[in-house]
Amino acid sequence: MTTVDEPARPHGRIRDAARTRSEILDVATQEFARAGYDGARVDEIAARTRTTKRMIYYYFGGKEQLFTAVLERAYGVIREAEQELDVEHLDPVAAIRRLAEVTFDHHEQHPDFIRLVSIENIHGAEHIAASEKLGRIGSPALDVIRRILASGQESGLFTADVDAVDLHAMISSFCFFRVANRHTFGALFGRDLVAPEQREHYRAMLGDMVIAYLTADRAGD
Amino acid sequence: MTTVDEPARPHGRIRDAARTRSEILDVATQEFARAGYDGARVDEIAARTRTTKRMIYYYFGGKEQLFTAVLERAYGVIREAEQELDVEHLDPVAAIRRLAEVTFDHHEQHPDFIRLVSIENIHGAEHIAASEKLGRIGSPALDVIRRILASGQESGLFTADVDAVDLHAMISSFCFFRVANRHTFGALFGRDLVAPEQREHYRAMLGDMVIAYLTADRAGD
DNA sequence: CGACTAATGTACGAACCAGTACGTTAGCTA
DNA sequence: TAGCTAACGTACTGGTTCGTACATTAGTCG
Repeated sequence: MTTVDEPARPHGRIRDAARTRSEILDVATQEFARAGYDGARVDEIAARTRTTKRMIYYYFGGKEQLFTAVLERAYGVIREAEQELDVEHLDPVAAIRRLAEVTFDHHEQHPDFIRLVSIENIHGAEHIAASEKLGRIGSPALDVIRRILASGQESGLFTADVDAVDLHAMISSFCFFRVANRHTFGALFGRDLVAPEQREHYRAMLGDMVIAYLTADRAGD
Repeated sequence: MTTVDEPARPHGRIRDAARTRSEILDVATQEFARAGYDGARVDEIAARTRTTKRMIYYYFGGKEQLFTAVLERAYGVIREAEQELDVEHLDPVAAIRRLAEVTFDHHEQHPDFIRLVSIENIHGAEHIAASEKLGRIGSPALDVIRRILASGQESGLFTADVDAVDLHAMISSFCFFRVANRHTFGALFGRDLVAPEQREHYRAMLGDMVIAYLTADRAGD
């Protein structure tokens, strides 16, 4: 049930602040992602850890701060993934396509993160705003995009004059929508955007779209 | 405060089932969009109508059914707007661009609807699934896309072999993301995707993207 | 090894909130 | 105009849920 299994001691508790804290965060991430901020139950989170509700308040102070901590860790994970991006040895077209694919994969593999972001937007990003760790944090991917874009535009390969933030938004929007709106889209149109057999199709579609946009013939402009 | 102002009668209530029902729906839409399903308060909805909580249960049965009714009406509005689409006299490229722009405008003008969709996705689209009015409802826009696409592909103008549902997803994803993730995106990257002065920029970007994708030179394939 | 503190558990309270029992009245209809 | 019913209001309840007061123990350091 819980995240880690350990040879349960018959009596006497084990003290490990770091692990307790991290276990609370694991379960809280699931619970908030499952039910939204207001739908999430502090008692439920406590029940699914091997500690008690008291510890949530001891370590985090309250539900609100717990949610903020969950967000901070979730954004940390994606930052780490982005820091491992290694695409700048590729030509600009291949590099952008690869970047889009990595973004695509990351969204697919972290639906809980997508849900947390949706939830945080419902609440006007107030937790991000209140967090010292998260304000204007940017993203390592942005720097990568900036450099690829510059190189592609310089060489004349990329005709679109788009900046890195907007291109990031374009790529993210497709990846995000596919995961976040999976349920309503499926219910209304009868198509599961996250069906495994459609995965390659949508992955290629995203790459095609971004490359087509960047390299389009703009004779008319 | 309430949606409609009327010369308040000093004593004695006015009876108008249709208006009471519709007023509840108006306020409920705002409240659910504001705070999410679990964050929304039935008492708060009641307080902001000129009727009482009793009436919400009288007309809708409960919070869950009220939310479903809110969704049904919201989807009805977008369907009506889509039915007024009149783009098939244009050439395929212009028609698709126009369709994208109309979609773009509709998303921008109905942020509450976007929020409701986000919320419904957090809850796995269970209300849509439970609704008789909303299951597999499709969308009038889809038929329009289907026809434009067929015409564009037949004439050889459109090189992408994409179907209407996927193209609809592509267009929607950009429009949706811009509105739905406005807050987190702004907080993290310092750019307001819905700033009025950026509106034309993003509207053009969407059109360029879709047209580039549809008409891309696919020599390599 | 004794004492101190960080870490943990238990039990409870107070507020909140969805839903309802019961009573009332407007307005139509015969 | 009597009476009937759809529409409405008031007041309450039972359960839930965040948060905390208080008690306890593990591990560490002098």
